[in-house]
Amino acid sequence: MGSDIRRSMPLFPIGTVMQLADLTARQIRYYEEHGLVSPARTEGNRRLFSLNDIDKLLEIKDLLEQGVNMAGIKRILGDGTKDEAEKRAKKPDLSESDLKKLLKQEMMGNGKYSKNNLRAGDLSRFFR
DNA sequence: CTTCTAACA
DNA sequence: TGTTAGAA
Repeated sequence: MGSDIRRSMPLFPIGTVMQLADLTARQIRYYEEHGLVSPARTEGNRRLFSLNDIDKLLEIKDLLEQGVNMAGIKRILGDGTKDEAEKRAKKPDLSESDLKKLLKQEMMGNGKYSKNNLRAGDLSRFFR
């Protein structure tokens, strides 16, 4: 598990997470309030999410789409922290290779005159 | 301009 | 949950 530090390395601001996980800032902050995710804080008190957090957010979104409420999500994610049994029903989400591919697309100016997703500053944290 | 907190709709 | 206010 040496690459675990990469997954727990805080790197994205909430705006990036919103786009990647397809959630609103309100939702993301709300889930944090409920202890579902634990983003780090930057000097200016801004949240920095790790790949692990995004992964969890993606699970939450999945559960939400399945009609699960906060109580249910807390139960599943809260109780299944070390229990893979409950999590086995989840769909595959962002793997490190998927992320790498996705990130490369973003930084290459994916598509047209992209308004854009990621700023250079976000990605620079990957290559430190 | 982006994000933060808190509070109201 | 959306959305707003004002601040950083």
